[in-house]
This record gives sequence, structure tokens and C-alpha cells, in this order.
Amino acid sequence: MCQINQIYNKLLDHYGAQGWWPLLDYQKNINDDGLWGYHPDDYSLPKTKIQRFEVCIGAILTQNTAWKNVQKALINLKKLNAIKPDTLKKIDIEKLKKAITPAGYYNQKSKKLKIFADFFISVKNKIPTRNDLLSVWGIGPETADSILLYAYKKPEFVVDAYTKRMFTNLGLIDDNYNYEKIKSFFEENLKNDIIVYQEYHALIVKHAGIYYRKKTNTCKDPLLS
DNA sequence: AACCAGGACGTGA
DNA sequence: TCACGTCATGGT
Repeated sequence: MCQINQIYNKLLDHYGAQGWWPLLDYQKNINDDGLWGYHPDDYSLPKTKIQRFEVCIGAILTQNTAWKNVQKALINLKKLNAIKPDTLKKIDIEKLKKAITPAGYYNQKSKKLKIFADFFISVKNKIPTRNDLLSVWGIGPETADSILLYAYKKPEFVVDAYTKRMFTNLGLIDDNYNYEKIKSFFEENLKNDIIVYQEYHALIVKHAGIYYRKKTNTCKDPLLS
């Protein structure tokens, strides 16, 4: 128990709870980015199967994509009533591509969404394992962990590009660490708690999005160093 | 006007 | 395993 816990406390103290997803039923609030802030401190979500599905879809759509663009795609899908496994499964692929265009990679992502809809229906009310998710085309380690952590509330730490960049820059992990090794590093040093996992990942994205963009990567971290 | 964003896949060493 | 090219829109 060392610096990564102190960093977590600093980030949480500085930025507050992030309240990431689901989005669609909670988009009334405005946060300090001008984006929609959703439901900080409400860890009862997702409450319904549809909300859970929305989290999964959002996790796929946000692959290497700014969340702001994903918001538009999700709202488009909602208008088509496509935040539903059955509807998404049946929807015309060209219509789907058009709806998710703002989120980019619409050829790949439309295919990924279709395949995921099938998978989501097939698991019924069971909780998929990490390997179940990784076996689905279009779901890699980060998306699998995001789905487990935010949709199914399982304690899987989510590692993204910012996490690696920020913590190598702070000197806490080695540059040659792969995804699984970074994930283990956090899970072995943090309390096994989905609230901590959920907030920490979101806070890293928040903080690194300001101070650890590729261009400003060499800048000194005003909060943590 | 390049550069990058809440990555994953296919290919070739 | 690991490095590299590819996918695509929209903000800065």
C-alpha cells in the first residue's frame, strides 16, 4: 500500500467522483467541462438490463475515440431504439453505421456491435467471465475489463493508454509492462473494491487527459509531482 | 493543419 | 510474444 493509494486520494479529492456511465437516463446535468455529468456517487447503476447493455455498447464505441463523440452516437442509437439487444441485432447495418458515424471506425464498430448483441443475448442473465468476453471479436482486454467493472460491477481494474503513460512518467511502473502486468500492479496494491476501481480509472482519464496528452507528456505534473 | 482521443485486429517476424 | 499498419470522425 503505497503511492498509488495516495495518488488516488489526491485525484479524488481534487476532481471528485466522476459518475461515468450509463449516460442516457442521466444526461441532464452539466459538469465543468460543458459535457454532461451523470450521476457522481451513485454506485447502484446500472440498474436495468438495458442500462447494462448501454454501458457495454459505450465501452465498444469509445475504443480509441473521444467520449464526446460517443455521446452523439449513443443518442442517435437511442432514437432508433437500438440500445436494446434484439433491436440492435436486427437493425439494418447501413442504418447502424450512419447512427454511429460520429464515433468513428463505423465499419468495424457496426460489426462489433452486431456481434456483441448476439453475445449479450446468448449469455442471458449470467455474468460472462473475462475469457468469455475476450473470445468475442471486437472485445480486447480494456473493453472486457470496462464491461465487467462498469456494467457487471466486478472488480477488474481497467488499464488504458493514459494509465500506462501517466504511471511510467511518474516512475511507478516500467515502460515494458504489458496490459496484464499493469493491471496486476494496480489490483495488488489497491483495496479490492469496485468503487475504487471505477473511480480510479475515470480519475486517471480525467487527470491524464489534461496533463498527459502526448504533446504535453513531458510537462511536469502540477498535482502529483 | 497536423495530431490525438476512455483500442482491437491482422499480419509478419 | 511483440512491433507495426489500419481503421475514421471531430476537437484543438
